Amino acid sequence: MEVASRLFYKQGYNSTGINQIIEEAGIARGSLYNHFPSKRDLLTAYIQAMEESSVAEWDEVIAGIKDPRKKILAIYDICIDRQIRSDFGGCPFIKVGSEIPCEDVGAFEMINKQKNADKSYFEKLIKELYLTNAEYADKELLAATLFLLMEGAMVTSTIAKDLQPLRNARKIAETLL
Amino acid sequence: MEVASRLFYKQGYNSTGINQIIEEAGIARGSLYNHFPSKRDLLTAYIQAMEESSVAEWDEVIAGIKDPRKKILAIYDICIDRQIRSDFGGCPFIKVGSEIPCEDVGAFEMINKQKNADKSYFEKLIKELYLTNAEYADKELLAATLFLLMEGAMVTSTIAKDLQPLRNARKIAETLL
DNA sequence: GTCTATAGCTGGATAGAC
DNA sequence: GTCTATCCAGCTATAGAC
Repeated sequence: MEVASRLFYKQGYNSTGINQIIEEAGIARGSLYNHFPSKRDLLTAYIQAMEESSVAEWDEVIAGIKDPRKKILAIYDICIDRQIRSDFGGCPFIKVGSEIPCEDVGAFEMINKQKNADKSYFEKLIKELYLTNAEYADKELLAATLFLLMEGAMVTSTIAKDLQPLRNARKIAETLL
Repeated sequence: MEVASRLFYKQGYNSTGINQIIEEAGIARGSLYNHFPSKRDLLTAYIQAMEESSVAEWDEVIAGIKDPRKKILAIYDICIDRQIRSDFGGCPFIKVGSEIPCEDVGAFEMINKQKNADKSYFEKLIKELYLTNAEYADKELLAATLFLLMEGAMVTSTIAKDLQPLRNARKIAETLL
């Protein structure tokens, strides 16, 4: 049941109880524990589902754009749109990473994997952009910049409940590209 | 008692119980509730204490440096040092912001105030740097860039348990200045 | 496989002795 | 003001009927 996802994202993992999940999902306690042996397994499923839907959304939007430069800026637009849709809920992975105990190595690895994938996504688009322009040496640093700006803008936007940080990041990206 | 601060930072606010706090602090339940009527009040005190110690550390380090450019880079060095000291604990304000319910407007305002102060700190240093150079128009956007890079690098470093994102951010800042 | 009932514990908070 | 004892609600998880 992925009503859990909604609650984990909105309220946080620790603040969401099994009771609430089964109640809102309209199922029984035992049924849930049959599919997910523990709450922790629900978290794993949640993170994986978010990973897949996130990259799927990026791919989908990118597919309709030809100019690599516009592709990169479209990523920023997606994030702006997500913040609006989620009422400034922020990045689900950063949220989870902030509340799980650091002993939970497995969860951190999943999150880290996802963030590395995002960064690689930027690298891929940067390479596409500078395919013909070999003189631009430090493509990786540029991708890292775009990624860090994005992450910083997301957390800042979430705390301030304001889109301006993301718009700023987009503007900066525009001048960098 | 600010043994609570240590636990809030290390384990998270939600994951830290009153029981553990009084136990590790070696005091009784009632004593704590005399000074702090609720756990929430402990959180307020925690955030304020972190705010003060953070800005104090910045001021202290900055005071020993003359070149404005080096001052800004020193801020990045402080953050690198903090990540080492805290074993990649990350920014306490972002952590708290990720786990408290969004209804807690008071907490969000405190955190937001602190983040705005950080951003203003960058703006102040930028103005100092470009005092004689009036032609550099968009000082605020540059400060915003430095701030967003810092925030992004902090969260990324925390998730990856790696200093490289912060070192990258510092390198980027060097080229921007 | 899905249900109810309940175990076993820990959370935050209060009452009242001293 | 500091202590101990205790309340009650909530948590995760299990047992066992159907």
